[in-house]
Amino acid sequence: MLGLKLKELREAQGLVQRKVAAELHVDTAYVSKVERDEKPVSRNHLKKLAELLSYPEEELLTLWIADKLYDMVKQEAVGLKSIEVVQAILKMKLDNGQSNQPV
Amino acid sequence: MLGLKLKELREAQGLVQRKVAAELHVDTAYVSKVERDEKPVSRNHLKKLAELLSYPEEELLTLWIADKLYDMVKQEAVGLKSIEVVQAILKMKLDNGQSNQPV
DNA sequence: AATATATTTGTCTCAATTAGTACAAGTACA
DNA sequence: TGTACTTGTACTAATTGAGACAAATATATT
Repeated sequence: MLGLKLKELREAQGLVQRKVAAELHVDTAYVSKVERDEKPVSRNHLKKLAELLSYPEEELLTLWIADKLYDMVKQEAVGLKSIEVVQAILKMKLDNGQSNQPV
Repeated sequence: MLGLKLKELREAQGLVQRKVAAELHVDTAYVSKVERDEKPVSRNHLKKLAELLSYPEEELLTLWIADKLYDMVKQEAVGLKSIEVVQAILKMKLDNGQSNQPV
């Protein structure tokens, strides 16, 4: 899903893959794969992409992480349940803010 | 969190780590680390543990995955947001059941 | 206190997987 | 034909997994 977003953003800016590739110092094949979620984006590149595409890095990062999470659960029957467990924990942490008991 | 659960279950059965270790053909140090979430449990072991501890494998698996997800997200500011993105996707998939458009 | 049993900690190793590319060759389309 | 994009394959480096082993600590038991 990050890949698709990157592609949309790139096209919205009227850029061609070759341009993006040049900015990142990689070849266009790599960019192509990234846009099709065939290869992960390195976090370092994420920063440059945010700049180049004038889009908040934080939002790209959200998708970047979401991709990884999704990869992990997509073929799992109990994936959604696991997600909910984690969500509950994170929300708890959010409340208790300061305290830090291990989960 | 899986580790803690395993420990509770083991103790509930009145078993000692040495016993569990023997069943899995590993040493007790390894079991200790697993129970303290210092080492991941292999999925293969999960099956045996479910049997040995008389606990549904599916529930252990849910925690197993949740652990991995949590590891991925715990130090990320946007973790919760990412989780929610994935959750939304999974729920969508659940509805559309059959259809299979890429995300 | 002394000993035994259970658990934890530290460090190491080997194998397997994933990340991060490159390159060459293919397809699509203008 | 060019230009853009995709696909397939390959390679190295870094990370993670799955343990072993030895030594340290706790916790009972005598």
